[in-house]
Amino acid sequence: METAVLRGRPREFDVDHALTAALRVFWSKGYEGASMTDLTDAMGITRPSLYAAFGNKESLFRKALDLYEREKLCYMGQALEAPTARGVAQRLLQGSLENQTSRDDPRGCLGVISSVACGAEADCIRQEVLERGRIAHQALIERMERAVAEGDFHTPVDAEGITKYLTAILQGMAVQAGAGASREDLQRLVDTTLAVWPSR
Amino acid sequence: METAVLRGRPREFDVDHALTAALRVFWSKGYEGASMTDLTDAMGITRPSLYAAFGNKESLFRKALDLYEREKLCYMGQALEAPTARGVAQRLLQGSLENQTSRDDPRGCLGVISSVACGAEADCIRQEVLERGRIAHQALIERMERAVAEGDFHTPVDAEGITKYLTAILQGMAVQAGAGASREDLQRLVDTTLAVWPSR
DNA sequence: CAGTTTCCATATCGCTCGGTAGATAATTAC
DNA sequence: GTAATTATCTACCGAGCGATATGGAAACTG
Repeated sequence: METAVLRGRPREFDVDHALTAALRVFWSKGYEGASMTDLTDAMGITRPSLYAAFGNKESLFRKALDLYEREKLCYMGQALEAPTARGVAQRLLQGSLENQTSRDDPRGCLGVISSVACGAEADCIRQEVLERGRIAHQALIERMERAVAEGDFHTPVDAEGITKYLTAILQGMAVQAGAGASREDLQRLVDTTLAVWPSR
Repeated sequence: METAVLRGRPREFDVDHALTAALRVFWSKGYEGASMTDLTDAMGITRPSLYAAFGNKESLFRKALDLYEREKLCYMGQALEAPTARGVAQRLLQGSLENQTSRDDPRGCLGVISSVACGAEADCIRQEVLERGRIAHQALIERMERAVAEGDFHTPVDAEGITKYLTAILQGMAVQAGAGASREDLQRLVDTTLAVWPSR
């Protein structure tokens, strides 16, 4: 659906590069905490350029969220392909740890930040983030149902319970990362979780 | 340090009642999400009355935080007195669940909301909340050290690791409660955590 | 009573917010 | 060449933010 030939004055900045910069701002400060001035400064463009290219703040955030899922959360899909429930948990925990302690990225999880730190004004943003979380949650439930059926667990657990449990640990890890926990701290959390994990 | 004799016109509203109302606003919307208009509306007082009685927004928040710890987090101290590590975890999880699903209170944990949802402008608020969290965390570590020494754990874990682990689950529970999880959902999370808990 | 102190209400301050108007610059279409 | 189209710039809008100045009313002391 792209126009075959571009007319008019060409854009002077790279849209993908600018969106990456915007994602970092949202990731650091949350949706409401990120002001348009913060965003334009980081993106290196002026305010009207931003509106022309991305619509408005909400639309920009959604595009940044897409980028975040595409670039930063791809490990989740791979994690579900692990052969055992323990493997799934291990990949999710380790991937989340890598993601949240990468040297160049902000700490914490954009999804957790955006769902917790959203005022009433931006409730549709919050709902959007929660909905995306529900989709991932559902996929994890289904993977755990398979693990239960395959007899992975040596402790009696139900798929929904173990999914909420693992999700809670991942969310708690994001909270601790955002609070400034070191990589060693989070690695200890991962190790402990795997030490008590009730399946092969 | 109270003035022995009150002179001048007495205050027409109840400070504790107003502070309780303010706490509910901060609990629902976070520090920055709560506007002075939100606060004065909920407290039933005018803006100058608020400033005269509580100083400024930051000071009001600290007083609300004190009230929150005193009224809502007292179960934590009691939890540490349980005879076994499992008892500590059980009381913390169940107390947190009750706290976050009470019919009349907002969902989620004020501490988590305030530490995650704080922009750069209110960083001293964030630091204050994190510091209070560190104090509680340290107390839990010491309790777990005792449990390790007393041989509570049948899986090899270290006190700091199991503390970060349990804290993460409590934080994750707060995130899920804030996201709208039902009491039954959270109860399942608690039950699963206790089902895999590695100690007596 | 007078005098003092404090509270409350209105109206406003300076500032930042998200978003935009209008003029100018750079490119393509003809 | 000229017209059309699009991006960019400066400057600005109305609204909401936290916080306050001011003035009058109310309740205390002596």
